Amino acid sequence: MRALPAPTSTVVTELAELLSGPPEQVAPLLLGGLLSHGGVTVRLTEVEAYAGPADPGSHAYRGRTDRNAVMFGPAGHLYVYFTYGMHFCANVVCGPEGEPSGCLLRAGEVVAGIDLARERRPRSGDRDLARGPARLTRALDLTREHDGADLTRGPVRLELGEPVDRVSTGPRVGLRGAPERPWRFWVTDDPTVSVYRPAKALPSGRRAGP
DNA sequence: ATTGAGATTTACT
DNA sequence: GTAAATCTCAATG
Repeated sequence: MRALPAPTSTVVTELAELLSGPPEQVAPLLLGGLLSHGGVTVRLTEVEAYAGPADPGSHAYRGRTDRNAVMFGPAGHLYVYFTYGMHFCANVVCGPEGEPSGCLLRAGEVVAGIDLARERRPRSGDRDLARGPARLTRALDLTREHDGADLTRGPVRLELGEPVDRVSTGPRVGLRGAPERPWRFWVTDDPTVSVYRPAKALPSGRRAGP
């Protein structure tokens, strides 16, 4: 890959400024945005906000660790973590520096490099190539190597797009302990939005409640 | 369409 | 040890 020309300062300033707001305000701005890496570009269709040290659903809730250190840094960088023993998930760090917030990138539509994305995910139909947080990182070839990447300088690039027409919100996916906040945001009626089941009930014998 | 098991790191009780 | 910001495969309605 060739070196890209330095981004113009207006673009960089604008992006950093937009991302330094609270994550639940940044999240809808990310919808329709373009994320590029490894020859593939994805148009973001679904994100989730995780807010600062006060959010029990956030990886930053219990303080800084080796894994989540990037969330404590400046906005506009990528936080990539490894989970369930096999998957990577990516967040855009947002909020003011020192306040660990981020937006989990849950799904997108591949708009460039679709052949590469198909090679990385041979069993997926095109709609499913980046439909889900771990699928999205696989399609874009993002790993812990890219943890901390500056989104204004590549190799991982983010460009905000036109605001999308309709945005829907709902509870976040996969959390069990956290109070529900309607901090999942997606492009209304977009077919590439993930449709994952909610978090499983407790282990056999017990039930989560009525 | 929906269900359940399995894969196996990181962080915490 | 257990649960987690998950996904794939196989079996089933």
